[in-house]
Amino acid sequence: MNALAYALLSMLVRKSCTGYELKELLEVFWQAKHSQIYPLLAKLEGEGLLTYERVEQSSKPDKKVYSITEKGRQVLKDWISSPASPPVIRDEFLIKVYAIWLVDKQIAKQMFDERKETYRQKVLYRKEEIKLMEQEFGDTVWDISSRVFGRYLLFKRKLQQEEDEIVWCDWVMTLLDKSN
Amino acid sequence: MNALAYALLSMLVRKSCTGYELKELLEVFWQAKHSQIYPLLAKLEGEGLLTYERVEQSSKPDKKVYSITEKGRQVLKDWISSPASPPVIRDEFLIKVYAIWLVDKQIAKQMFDERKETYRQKVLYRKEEIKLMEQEFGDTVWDISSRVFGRYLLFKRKLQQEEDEIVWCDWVMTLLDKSN
DNA sequence: AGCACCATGTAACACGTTACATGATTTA
DNA sequence: TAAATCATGTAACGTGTTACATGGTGCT
Repeated sequence: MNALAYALLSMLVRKSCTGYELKELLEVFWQAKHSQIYPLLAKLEGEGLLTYERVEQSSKPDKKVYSITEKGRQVLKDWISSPASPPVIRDEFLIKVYAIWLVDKQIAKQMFDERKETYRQKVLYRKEEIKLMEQEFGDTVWDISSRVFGRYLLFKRKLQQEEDEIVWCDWVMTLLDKSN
Repeated sequence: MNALAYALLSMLVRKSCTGYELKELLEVFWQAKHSQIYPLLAKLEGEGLLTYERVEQSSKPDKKVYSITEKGRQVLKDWISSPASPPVIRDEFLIKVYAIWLVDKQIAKQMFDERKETYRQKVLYRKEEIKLMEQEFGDTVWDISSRVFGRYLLFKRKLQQEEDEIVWCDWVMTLLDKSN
């Protein structure tokens, strides 16, 4: 049982999904390619933590809809309150920042400007997602025992992070301007 | 040439280091084990991006002090202004948050409380690091062409992130208290 | 006509972690 | 005397990415 396995369980305990859907839903907190997801779903099914139902579709390929079992739910629940291993952040941009003194000021500026723009886009998109969630689920997003609660907390955290990145970029850019 | 290779170059362009030192210095922006670092240093040396000098020490084991070559410096510089691949964040805690609606409110509270404490410690440590840097290098930390500039920007960003995590934890804990 | 989306899977490879291996000095 | 620090390396294994493979529908 690795972290990705628990990530899948934590998605499926909310609602049954296909591997394809899981890949998209996972994006917020645990990016994985389908080549990693499909075999793992099969493995978890083999261990009795998941079951699946084959659903035939017209004008679309067949799909496997996975659901969590009682055993899977229990395994997940037990894991939640165990200590989490420390987060891993790998951001190439930060390597570049570290060595930024090597490049011209205008290149540095451009780098931070592009970074800011990327995060501005992310913020716009994230705000939209949160708005939709609030519209769809109303006050239940604040309800601890509601299935959307965790997702809501996460989206809020992501938004905060993305906005924070912009603040940092702005701060660095004022520094770059000062010493002109 | 992978990201870790550039991370090593970006450290060595500031000053010559041993593999052992690199491992510690890298911690801020690219965590890696020594088992990954040592072979890679050897490989980069073989490619002419680094050179090393064996230094004998009394009362300590011998060490290899690596330095960047002109070629290595050029390779790094060219890479810096190329587009960075998107950051990868893997945080088990976020998986647990996603499924937090499964556990009792008090367990949830405890989880966020511990998380907050972890980050409170990190903030203290980080502030100390920044203070030391400002004391050691003075105004040069603001100077774009100074070798500490990138490191300073990074430490400031890390501090911001860690403080932000605490803000989020506090927000979530007020939510948990409200619906008592 | 070509691309994007839906949908699932395997194989090869790259990257990262844990364990094995060694060994002196300093600190608690 | 036990643990931490300095110091380097390899081997085995686990995780993650890229590429290979297939195929229909809908949009531009």
